[in-house]
Amino acid sequence: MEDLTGSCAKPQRRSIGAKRNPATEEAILGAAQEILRDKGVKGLSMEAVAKRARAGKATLYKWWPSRGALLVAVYERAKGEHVHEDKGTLIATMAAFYRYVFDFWRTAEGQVFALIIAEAQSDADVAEALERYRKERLVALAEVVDRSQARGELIEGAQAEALAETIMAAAWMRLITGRLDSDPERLAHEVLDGWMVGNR
Amino acid sequence: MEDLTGSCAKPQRRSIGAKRNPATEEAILGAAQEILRDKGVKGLSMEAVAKRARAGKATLYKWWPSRGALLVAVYERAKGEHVHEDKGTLIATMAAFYRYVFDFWRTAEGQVFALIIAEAQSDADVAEALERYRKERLVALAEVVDRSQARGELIEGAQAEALAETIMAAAWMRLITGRLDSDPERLAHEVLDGWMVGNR
Amino acid sequence: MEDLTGSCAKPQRRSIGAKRNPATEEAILGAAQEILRDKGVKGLSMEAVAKRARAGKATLYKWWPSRGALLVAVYERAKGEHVHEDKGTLIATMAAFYRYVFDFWRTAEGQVFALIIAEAQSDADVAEALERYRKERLVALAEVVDRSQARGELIEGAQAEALAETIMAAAWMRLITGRLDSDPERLAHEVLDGWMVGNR
Amino acid sequence: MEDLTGSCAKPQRRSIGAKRNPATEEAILGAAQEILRDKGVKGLSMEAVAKRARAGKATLYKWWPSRGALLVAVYERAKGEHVHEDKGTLIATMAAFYRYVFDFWRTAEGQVFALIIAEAQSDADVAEALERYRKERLVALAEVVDRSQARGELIEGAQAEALAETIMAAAWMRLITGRLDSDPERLAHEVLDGWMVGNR
DNA sequence: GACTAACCGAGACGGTACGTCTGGTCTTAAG
DNA sequence: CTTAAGACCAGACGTACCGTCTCGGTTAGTC
Repeated sequence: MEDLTGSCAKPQRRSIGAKRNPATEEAILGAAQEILRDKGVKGLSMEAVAKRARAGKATLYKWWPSRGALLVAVYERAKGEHVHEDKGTLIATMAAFYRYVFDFWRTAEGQVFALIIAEAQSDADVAEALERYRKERLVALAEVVDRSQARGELIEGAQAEALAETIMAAAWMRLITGRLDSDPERLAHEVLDGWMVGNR
Repeated sequence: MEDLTGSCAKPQRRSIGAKRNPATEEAILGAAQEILRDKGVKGLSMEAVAKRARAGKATLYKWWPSRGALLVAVYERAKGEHVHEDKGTLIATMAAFYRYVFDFWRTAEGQVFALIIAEAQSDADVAEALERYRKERLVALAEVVDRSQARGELIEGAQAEALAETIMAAAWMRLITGRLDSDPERLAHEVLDGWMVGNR
Repeated sequence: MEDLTGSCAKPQRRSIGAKRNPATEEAILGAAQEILRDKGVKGLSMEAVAKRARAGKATLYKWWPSRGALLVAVYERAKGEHVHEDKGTLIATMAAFYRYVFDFWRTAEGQVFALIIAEAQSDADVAEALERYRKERLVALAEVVDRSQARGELIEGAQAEALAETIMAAAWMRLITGRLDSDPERLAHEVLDGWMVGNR
Repeated sequence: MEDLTGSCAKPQRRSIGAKRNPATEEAILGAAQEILRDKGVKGLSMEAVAKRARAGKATLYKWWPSRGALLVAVYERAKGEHVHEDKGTLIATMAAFYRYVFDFWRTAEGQVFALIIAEAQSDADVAEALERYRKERLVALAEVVDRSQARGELIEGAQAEALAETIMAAAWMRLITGRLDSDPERLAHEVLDGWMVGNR
């Protein structure tokens, strides 16, 4: 038994005048997500997305001028805004963070992030979007580190932003080398122990 | 008289019997490198390499079954084996390391490494090769950290291999986010200061 | 401030109420003619005409339901009503006729006629319009032949309408095979000599 | 009832080395002919032909660089080489000729010729091919006229080639204006009577 | 010395996806 | 109801690579 048209009935969308139709955007991103789940990231071509969304290819290229741009949009739609829940200590908070992102990156939607990093290496627009995203997340991470520093957990020389980037780099490293099964708790220790007060 | 096909005269190579012709390998990798320099990484297709090397496509696929495999070969050929020169302190040694790799990654050949990381996200063979390479470099880095630890530079809780991976992650992070102009010295401090004895 | 879209300022046209706006028709046909002159017949798409005329595509399709219909309209607007000036003999009159149409068909507007013939091969509406036009011109031509026959120039068996069609066919043949540089005088002789009294 | 794959099983064709595979050419032209019969000339897109022939689009474009080129090939394959059978008089011979071509032009393959004329109006290559074809047929026709002239059927001033072109023009005129139901006999008379000895 | 096996250049082949273009239909907002 | 504007679906266009295949020719080793 086979479903040639996709996962659900696709009512025809029409123009709603000389302005962007949100239903179209929704249908396209939805179709992209479905393809991700069904065929994996290799099947995610502009062609396939257009076909499944019953959208014209020109419409796709109008709003997302490249595969990279579409990837970014799909990722932004899928990722929940992770709020760093304070677990009392920085180590515990970061361990929870690692656990959360590793789990997410393992999902079909999360795998898109690795793709975005890949695409960024040869597509300047994606690189820019990725850099914007990195900075945004860096700020959120640095705040957590800041709070920890205020609590007196960290040694004197620690700089919140630099430390945040080190934390982030460790996670991204695991992602791009396919080691998302690393132990989050242990990783948090390996990255942070040196900076905690009380380790001499 | 002029040579339209490349940078140098390409004498026809023939079979040298029932064994691999080293001249062919040389010609192919050389052609790949030339294309990298001339057209950049986007122009590095199997098709283009075969044409430039005056090699049959089947020959390429015989020895390097995918674009990724070829990329890896090109990278391995181009990279010098970096020996970590001991600068007296770990910080200084690592600063020199960062400076070296950042400089290399900015060259045409070095850019291939970013490509390999990209390719690894969707090509299992490349991922495996990358992982092998990572481990190999990790060992070399860990040795340097070990020596530093033996000298008593590091605090008690430091684990050489874990620290080495953190050091490496920081570098790769700068690569994939296009920030190879970061200051190596400062980066070394940001990554290592917490682990050095004497910072409380 | 400059006008990127065409050769002259295009004041915005608005609806003039519940009736056809002649300014719009004028603007559209004018734009089509401009495109013909600037880009040639290949550039004459509905899209391009709408853009240049600053008209909505819906407006175009409302009044000219297909590319063919627009072509016909453009041609009808451009062609002058050729009046067959009597040169004394049928041969001379027809030579003048050939000269006139060959000259016209060579102009940008005249080239549209070849396009119409082309379009007629696959668009029934255009075919019909072309047939209407052919009959209309045939009548005009037949009249000239009739007058010649009345003067006693033609042999007994000549039928005005049939001869007119032969005359016309010779012209169209030169058009569709791209030989508008044929000598009109000579062509008139080649087509008509057999039918003239005094050639035995 | 519907046939999704075409009219017959299509065995996969492979390369036969670094040279053109005649089976591929055959399959492509055959597919084109099938489409003509099934969908008519409007359905004859490069895309459709490639799909039906199970051929890559690149293969099509390699050997027939444009739709026009393919049309010409299909026509040349379909048309039998018409031999002008001598019916005793030129009128009768030409009447038979008209009957033959009108009948052929009405078939699915014959309709291609009208398409070629259409395409020639905007594709220089097709125009050239068409002109070549016209000249070739003109020679054949002129020979018939020549023989008639040798028999003394024609008046003194008749030029074989010019008359042949008039004969041809009359036929093409009926084709492009969609009047292939014209009476061949009558047409032959209308075109030729003036040139026959004995009509004064 | 003939034979075989693998190598090599060449390039045709079936495919997939690309990014662009045009054709026609539709809706909106303004008049 | 008309108009300008332009979003939208649809699908053909011609191009670029992919990875597979066959060919014809070469060379080195085996019988």
